[in-house]
Amino acid sequence: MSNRGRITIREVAEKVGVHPSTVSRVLNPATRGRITPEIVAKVTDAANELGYQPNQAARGLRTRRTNTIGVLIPDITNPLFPPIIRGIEDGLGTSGYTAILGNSDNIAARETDAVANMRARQIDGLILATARRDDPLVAECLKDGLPLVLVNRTAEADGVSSIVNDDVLGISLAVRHLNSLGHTKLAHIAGPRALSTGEARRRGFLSVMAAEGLAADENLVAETRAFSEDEGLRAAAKLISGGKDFTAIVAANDLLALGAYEAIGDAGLSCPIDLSVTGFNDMPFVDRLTPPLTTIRIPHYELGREAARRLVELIETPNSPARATALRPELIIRGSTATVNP
Amino acid sequence: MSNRGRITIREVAEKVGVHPSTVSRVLNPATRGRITPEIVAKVTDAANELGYQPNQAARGLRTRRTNTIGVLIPDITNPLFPPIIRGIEDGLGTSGYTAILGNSDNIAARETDAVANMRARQIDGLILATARRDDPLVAECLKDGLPLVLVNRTAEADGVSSIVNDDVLGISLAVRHLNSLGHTKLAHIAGPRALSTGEARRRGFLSVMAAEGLAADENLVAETRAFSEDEGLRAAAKLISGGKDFTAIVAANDLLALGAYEAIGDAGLSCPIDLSVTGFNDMPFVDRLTPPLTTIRIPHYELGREAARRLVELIETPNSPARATALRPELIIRGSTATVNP
DNA sequence: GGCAAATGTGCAATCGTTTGCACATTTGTT
DNA sequence: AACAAATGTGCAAACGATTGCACATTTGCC
Repeated sequence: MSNRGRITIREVAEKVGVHPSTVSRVLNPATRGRITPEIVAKVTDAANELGYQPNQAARGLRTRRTNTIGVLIPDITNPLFPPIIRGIEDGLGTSGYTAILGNSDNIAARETDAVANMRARQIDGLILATARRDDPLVAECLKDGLPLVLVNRTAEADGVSSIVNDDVLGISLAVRHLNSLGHTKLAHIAGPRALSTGEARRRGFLSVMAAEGLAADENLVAETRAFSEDEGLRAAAKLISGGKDFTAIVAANDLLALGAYEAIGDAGLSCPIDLSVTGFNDMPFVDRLTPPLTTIRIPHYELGREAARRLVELIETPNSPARATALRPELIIRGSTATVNP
Repeated sequence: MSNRGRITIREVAEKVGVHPSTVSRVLNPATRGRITPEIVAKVTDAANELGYQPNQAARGLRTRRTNTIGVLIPDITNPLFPPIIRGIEDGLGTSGYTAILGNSDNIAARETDAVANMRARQIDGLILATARRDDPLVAECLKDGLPLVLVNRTAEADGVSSIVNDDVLGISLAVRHLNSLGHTKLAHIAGPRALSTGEARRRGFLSVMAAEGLAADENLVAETRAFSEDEGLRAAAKLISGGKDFTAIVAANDLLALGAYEAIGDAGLSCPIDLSVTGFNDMPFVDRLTPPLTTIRIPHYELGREAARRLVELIETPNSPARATALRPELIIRGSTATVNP
């Protein structure tokens, strides 16, 4: 009658006429084999009939496991993250784990708070999508032995597991695509260097240019402080007014590319006639823009799914080694890139 | 040493030289007043020093409260939902509650499963964004006295709290806007009637047309089975080939409007020259379409925030009455509507 | 100064499960 | 047939916090 009418293991035991511990063993697949099949049948029947649901709080108290994991992201309204979240949920699948979600808005103090709160809830593991390259929070979790997987962004810490996109490959797809269209003078709108994505794409750009035998002019790399449309506009405007010659822009992110669109229009130019542009992410609806954006599709859903699987592995097999995984992105050719205008 | 090195109330008590129950009372704001200020100070100091964090599982077991709520939505990758989720999180704010999230993909069996799972985790309340007008799950939660708030969609059940958009007002904004542009013959692409949003917008369309003195032709209401682009395309194509005369389409949702865009193009017509179109939702990026979509902006974030506040109220003041709240949407005029073409 | 009331703290039971241990009972071995 | 091993189930003690009750001690009052 207590517990909002919920059935306890004791009531199931009474109904069958066995001891509560027997019911517990029947309901736990690992110990079920130790009980007589006949009793197993009676207990499972009774449990179903009464609608028994184990109380996770009690179980968690006893086992020190809550079957709950924490997921911390910058902001769910950024279209990058919903597919990751969804992938995490699906990757958790039937493992019995449930996720609690937190948004940090990229504010360090909110990250710390959110993780403290999650840890007070005894989460069994944590997925962080907020990592900076040098992140004290990552170091702390690692030190405390909390199973941890970084997703989307990674950090420069020893022994951390991560699932990220292969940014160098992505940039190389963009550069080689533009090169195949005759572009040889490329500019790059780089993301924040404190984030692994910004840094990796920036370095990838320079190294791939060199590998392709193209002149990689550091003056044609424009820095930004955030992956935002405003910053993209600012950076692209600076490139255009800089006087340096280039025929295409490789943006480190779709939003930066959108800003570039605007700067191109502001300068009285046209994409792709005067300047080709590539993005990075393949956000929803960028296929609907004018022109539709050529971009690098990151497998966000798969990133999330793999992160969840990896975390479950980390939780359930204590000494599994940390691994850094990079998933392969894909070039999506649309209307924002065209053969170079002679 | 146990509990992954986490400090228990007992250790704090020992350090100060008081009984664990005293520590508990100090740490609970409601009972703190019963303890001598001097001891309060010593205990709080010791707790901070040791980095004490209460074990939520133990607390939840004893108090039957987990400070956790469930949130069930159809699909996080639908851009409608992230702002709602974010609003819920922010609405929970400092109340101490945390949300666990589930996706149902609009599949009834997955809804049932997810809610069962959440209830096994002893959630204190539930926010449902998945409600159908006649929803057994809603009835069940109500019957069991589980604090429940419906958001976005509502259900036809007595005594259920809900926070939804004022759909009739939204439709009326669209219809009156079109009418002011000279349109008198309007078609409606309606959403699924099993959903409160589909039904309310459909009914709103018919009643507002009548109220404006316009002929509301039932043949100019096209039904759909889902709020999807495909269904919008199908419905709009049918309207266009139906031979009935109309100059504007009021779509029950932005995705349906996108489908209409496609059907209009397929028919060799142009929006807004030949046909004006209005959407509903103001999804991200519909301002970037060609033409930019005139639509009704739903305050999704506020919907979520109010739902969370309402739920906390329901949980914490047991006999608070159920209320159905409708928030006011806003007309966003863009390029998909123009004066009627004579 | 003596008694009643108020105040502050400790005691111990409790929440619902899990699990090491003990004890019957059955099975196998010689 | 006697004893050892294997098997299946019950017992009871945890897990860590909360809270009704009881008991000291202090305070207030006449």
